Amino acid sequence: MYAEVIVDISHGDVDRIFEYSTDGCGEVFVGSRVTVPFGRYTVEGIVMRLKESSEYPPEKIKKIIKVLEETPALTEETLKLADYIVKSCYVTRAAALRLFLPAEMRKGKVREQFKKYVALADGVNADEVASSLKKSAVRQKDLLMFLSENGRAELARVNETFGASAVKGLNVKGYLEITEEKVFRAPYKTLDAFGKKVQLTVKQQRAVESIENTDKTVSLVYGVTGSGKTEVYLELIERAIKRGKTAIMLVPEISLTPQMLRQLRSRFGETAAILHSGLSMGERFDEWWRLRTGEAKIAIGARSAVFAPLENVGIIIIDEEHDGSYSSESSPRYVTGNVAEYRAELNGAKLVLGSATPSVESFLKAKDGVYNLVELPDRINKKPLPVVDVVDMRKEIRRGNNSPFSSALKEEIEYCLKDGNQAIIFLNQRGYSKTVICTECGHVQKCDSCDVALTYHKEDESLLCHYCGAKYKMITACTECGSPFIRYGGFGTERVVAELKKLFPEARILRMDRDTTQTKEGHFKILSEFSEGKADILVGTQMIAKGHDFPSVTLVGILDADMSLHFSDFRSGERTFQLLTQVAGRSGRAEKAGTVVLQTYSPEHPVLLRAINYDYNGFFEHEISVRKATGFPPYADIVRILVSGADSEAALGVTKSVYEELGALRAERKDDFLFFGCMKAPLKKLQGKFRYQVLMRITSGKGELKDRIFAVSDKYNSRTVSVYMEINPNNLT
DNA sequence: AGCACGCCGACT
DNA sequence: GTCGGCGTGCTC
Repeated sequence: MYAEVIVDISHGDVDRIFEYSTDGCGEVFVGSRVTVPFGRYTVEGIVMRLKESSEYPPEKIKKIIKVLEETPALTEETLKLADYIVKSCYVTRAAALRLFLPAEMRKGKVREQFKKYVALADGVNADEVASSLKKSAVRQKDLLMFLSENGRAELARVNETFGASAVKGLNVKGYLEITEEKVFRAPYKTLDAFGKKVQLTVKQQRAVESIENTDKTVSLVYGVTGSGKTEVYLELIERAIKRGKTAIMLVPEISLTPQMLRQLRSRFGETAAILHSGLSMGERFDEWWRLRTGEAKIAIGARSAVFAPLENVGIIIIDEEHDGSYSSESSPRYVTGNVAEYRAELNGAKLVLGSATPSVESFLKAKDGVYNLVELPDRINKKPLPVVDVVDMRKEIRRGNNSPFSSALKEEIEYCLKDGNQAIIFLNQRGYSKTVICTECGHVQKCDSCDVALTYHKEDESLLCHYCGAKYKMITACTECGSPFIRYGGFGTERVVAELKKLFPEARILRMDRDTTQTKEGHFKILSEFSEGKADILVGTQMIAKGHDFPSVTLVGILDADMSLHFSDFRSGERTFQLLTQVAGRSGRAEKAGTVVLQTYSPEHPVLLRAINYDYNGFFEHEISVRKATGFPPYADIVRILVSGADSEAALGVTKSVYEELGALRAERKDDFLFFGCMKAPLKKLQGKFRYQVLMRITSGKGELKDRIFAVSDKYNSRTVSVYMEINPNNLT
């Protein structure tokens, strides 16, 4: 037999089938991972097809070296999904296939783990053997007695208590039997499973029925924060499992929502497997196999869990569907919702999108009847949403207040602490100060390889580039003029904590941002500490906004509400609205009423005004009319071709060629091009590469036009100058 | 992706 | 004269 193999090399030149003979490699299936000889070395690959004959010259065909796993890692369905990724994301087949495998599985980094057990060998009588041993062999005798009383025991433990030599002594004489068993490294062992199944409200019940009975594949659950969407999800999953199906539950960042884990664990126990980046390699590998073998039937995780190795999927849920983390920032730039919809269709399953602030794309589809719209307008606890107090920071500055806290917020923090409640302070900027500026010459410290200002991190006295990750030592004098007078520009979470400590020396403060959550289960640790009441104030970036439930939090302070509002990005209004609504929702979740203090430099901004009144519909109507009038998604697709290279001139030359060739296409299809331009990328230099772009907006849904644009960009892509196409990128940097 | 092959600048 | 730069081509 012959196997058509895609080798695990993501490069256009080898993005095609290579044929190998299956002679002598044992059992091999479609979807099996194999190693094959390739050129002068060995690579891993995936079997795409098996066939009886080959057109390729027989003397040139090589043999598969090894089949890596007995069970093929990929199924027929995941191969179809991979094909969909190839077509929709314009990536190599190798890159698409990688999405379906845990990273640590490749090049054999992690294998299955086995645990060894000892027991007495068959027919061994402990007393007889013991009496036959020398008097001095006390430990061997003890071990025999122990095993005869307790039966099988873990080898490592036995070695510990009786000594390895005793075990060895008995084993060489054939009195013992040592067996191996596969172990699954289970994450979150410490997680106490509490929370029980609650009776659904009438509205939740109706939501479940509506989702199950609609003839539409996709349902959008639009429910305010605290309306009990999670219970609806859990019920839907339970019903799917009862029907013998499997389920996928996606959350923006699993490591940020331990309570979601708790609920899933308590409801479904070991049936649920968790896939996310916070796990160790071994844990993730084992969880993946539990799903693949059918031992686990529910996959929970961040966006990549949409590729979970499940068969017979009955339901896919995307919680907080508006969240930016659902579109991949790096290649393959898949859109999780689209993949999920396709997967649901392949399986005849339902897809549920849930949010308190749906993306305008989804809400439009729901209004147009493409999606089934399910509304949950009431909070379960019947409490009104917290009142938002808007503070005009321009006035504060005029009054001479240069601290990050307005006097109103300071007061509220004081009350909050006095009452023994907890506060959350939100600022979407990590580090101490956003920039460092020389007071003499005004020079701003920049990254050597990027066109970006460096952020000061006081903790380790460093200057960090938040784009490429480069780390420099903090300066003591300006690198341009040598002046020792340096000013900090802007506030980051580190500095906010420092200021809070000055104002409230007795308060216990926790900080949660990317810098404090680097350790394993770091998010989890900080969040548990805070929810156990071991701190009074939690300062953090947007990772504290996501779906946490802290009953004692009565105050939320939003330090810079318009930080994200003034990006020149068509989605900035939408993102700001979603973020503000979400952060505000952290306040007053239980019996105690909550307050939100929102600080801004543009208190009259329509997005802010609608956010503080929780007016999603007003926001949506406004936003969608703007998108329609100006020709932005969902009414158009933004296509960007990013050209980058170490040689600025060469990159510019390529950009011009691409622009020219696409210009011809544009002349031919004038009606479909709403915008067409060529310019430096907003981030002119990144990781030592100079960046240019050709930017287009085209009528939405023109797949074949995108294919033609891709063909042009791909033609100019080379080793020295990279050219790649992005569709509706999340940020234009 | 790697790695070999092949054609032009500064060195023992 | 060659050593070696990295542009180009190949892998079943």
